[in-house]
Amino acid sequence: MKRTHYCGDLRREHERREVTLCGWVHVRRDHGGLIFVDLRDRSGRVQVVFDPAAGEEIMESAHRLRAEFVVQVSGEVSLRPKGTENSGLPTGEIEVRAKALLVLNESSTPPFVVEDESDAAEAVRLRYRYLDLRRPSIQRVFFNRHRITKAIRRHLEGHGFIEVETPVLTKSTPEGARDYLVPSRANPGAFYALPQSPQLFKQILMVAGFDRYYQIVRCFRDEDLRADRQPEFTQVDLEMSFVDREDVMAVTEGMLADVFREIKGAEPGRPFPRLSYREAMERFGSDKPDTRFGLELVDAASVAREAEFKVFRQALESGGRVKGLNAKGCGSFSRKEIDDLTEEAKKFGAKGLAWMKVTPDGLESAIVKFFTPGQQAEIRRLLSAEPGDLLVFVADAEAVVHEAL
RNA sequence: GGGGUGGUAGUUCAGCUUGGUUAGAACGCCGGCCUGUCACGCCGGAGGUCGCGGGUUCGAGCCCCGUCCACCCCGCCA
Repeated sequence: MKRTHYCGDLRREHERREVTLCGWVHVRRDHGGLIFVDLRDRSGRVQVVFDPAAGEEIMESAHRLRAEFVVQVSGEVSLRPKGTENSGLPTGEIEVRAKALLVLNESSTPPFVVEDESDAAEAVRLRYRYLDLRRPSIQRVFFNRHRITKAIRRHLEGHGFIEVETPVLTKSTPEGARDYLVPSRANPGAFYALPQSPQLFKQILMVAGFDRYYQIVRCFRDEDLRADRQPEFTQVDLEMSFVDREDVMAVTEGMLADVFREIKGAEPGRPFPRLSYREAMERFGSDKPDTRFGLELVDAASVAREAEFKVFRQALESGGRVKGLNAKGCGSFSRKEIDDLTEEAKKFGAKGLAWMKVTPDGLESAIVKFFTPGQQAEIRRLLSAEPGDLLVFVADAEAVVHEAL
């Protein structure tokens, strides 16, 4: 073996151990006399010290080291001198005193720094993908992904699932998304479709009595991209026979809990909160709500029906809804900021945004005059309004109201 | 398919409002000095087809037209 240890694994218990490391030069700090080199591999990094006492030849080589050179270093692990420990590094208590240095490969100057936070544009990072993939934060993603799929497999294995594979070149199925097509050489003019999702063959397996199976599998959808949407992605597909909804949710909940335990080391609260579609739409206006920060929608129909404000009344009379939400602490928003919010709401089809600032003296807005003192009090009660808050309302068809808010 | 924003040094950006001397900064890079640094420090230096094409002008990084590319959003997508 060309190496005895990984860089990031070294600790004080390795003191006085002779080690050989292989890795990339993360950074060199050349003091003229002493030269420090941080050596990096997939496990992390460790400081290597080149001391003039080690001889002229090795100092000369160390001096020539540059970022991303691939090297093999042998030396002795030693505790750092008092006061020079680096608490920001897992290996910060020790360093490797180099006795031999072999440059395995030199590197031209990289176009961007291989660091956790890269501010290089995505196009540049993709062009030099092999450099981007050296970044510890990126490598962490790959390692985490590995642990996630491992946790999923372990969990499903424990519940009697078997892992299967299904064909990728298949017939097109009439779902919503467009299929990727693959021309067939054997049948000119004919095409295979790639699966939008892997469920095409599940009925066959279920009918055949496999009882429960899963696959971790690629899905392909030929639709336009978004920042968080790729043309191909991976799905966990699982199927169970002779079960009801609760059984399916119990298995997936346990599976997700296992994943969180593996990745975060934390036990999520169980059972997971469950929302019906109706409830999710009513409370959050979305079927995939982010429940972390409140901002729940409040039905203001009871007030809107009585009030003089025509916009609200008409929305209700034509079968629409009037809902609002409380933007806590946003009462200081300027007219411009509120106008921007209105513009945002209009993007989603709303005709406008009704708003009221909550002050110690009551509600403040161009439209408060349409509401009696009693109605104003009711609004504040419904939305749990406190001074400093900003209340916003949308009156429109239900779908528009939910989208906009 | 539609809209928005952007493209200037290796990288990230400023300069464009109001056209005018030699296009700047930071980081990176190169050379020198430096024996406890870890954002090392100090001194010096190199580095530019201002995406591309055309136009306006005495003069264009800056204004106009076209074009290419990238990112974001809408449509679309379970």
